[in-house]
Amino acid sequence: MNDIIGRVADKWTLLILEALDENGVVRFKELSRLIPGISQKMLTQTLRQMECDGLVKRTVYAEVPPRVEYELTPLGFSLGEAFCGVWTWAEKHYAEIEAARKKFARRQRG
Amino acid sequence: MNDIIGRVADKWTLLILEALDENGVVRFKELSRLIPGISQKMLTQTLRQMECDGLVKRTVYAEVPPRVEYELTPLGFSLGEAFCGVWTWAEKHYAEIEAARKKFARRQRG
DNA sequence: CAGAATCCTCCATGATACTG
DNA sequence: CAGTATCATGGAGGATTCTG
Repeated sequence: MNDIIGRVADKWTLLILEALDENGVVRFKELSRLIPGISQKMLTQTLRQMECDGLVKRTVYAEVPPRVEYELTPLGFSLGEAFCGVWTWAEKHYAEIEAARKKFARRQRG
Repeated sequence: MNDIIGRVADKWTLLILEALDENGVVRFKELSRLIPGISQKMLTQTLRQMECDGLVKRTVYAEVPPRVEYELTPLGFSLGEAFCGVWTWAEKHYAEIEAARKKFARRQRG
């Protein structure tokens, strides 16, 4: 159980989840463009993990040049909805956290 | 925004959040007992971060031996509620993920 | 008891090169 | 294009020691 949370609450996993949730069916290279800062290695690795966990469906087309498409499974979409609460929490309380940090910094110096 | 998620979706942060949410006001040493596997360093470090972000309130008593108590702020509790969806998701779909993993492993071998 | 400070290790990740 | 393979490294985190 704890390991499920650990895998699912991963930075890259969340970003991929978001990208697929918003864009539907996406090719590998397009994904890397949609997620600034991700390396090719982490994209591959995280996608494999998500596919393994049943969050992502991977479709390979026998073409030249190769084409591989990724999309969320129903399980993947349900995870997206579950995380929705956390996203909206972050947006809603962003300013509050900023303020807390500044207050904390002042307290450290004072 | 992205950094908020990154900090909040941290393994130790989540475990501390859960421990405080369930147990209310807790001393440092009791926390380390409530969270098996956490080192003294990570407990201190994560608590400081959470305090800095306004998720946790820290109270020091001028006693000998020292006593320090931790508890969630309203902001901390609200984060706990936001993550509730993810927890219940994990519980609800645990078996489904397990099955997907086994299926994936078979496919790899086959 | 509740930490701060130090050292050290290992692993996740990035960078690079290669391939079908 | 969509990867795999290999090497290098920075930093997260553990173990230990010390202190008010």
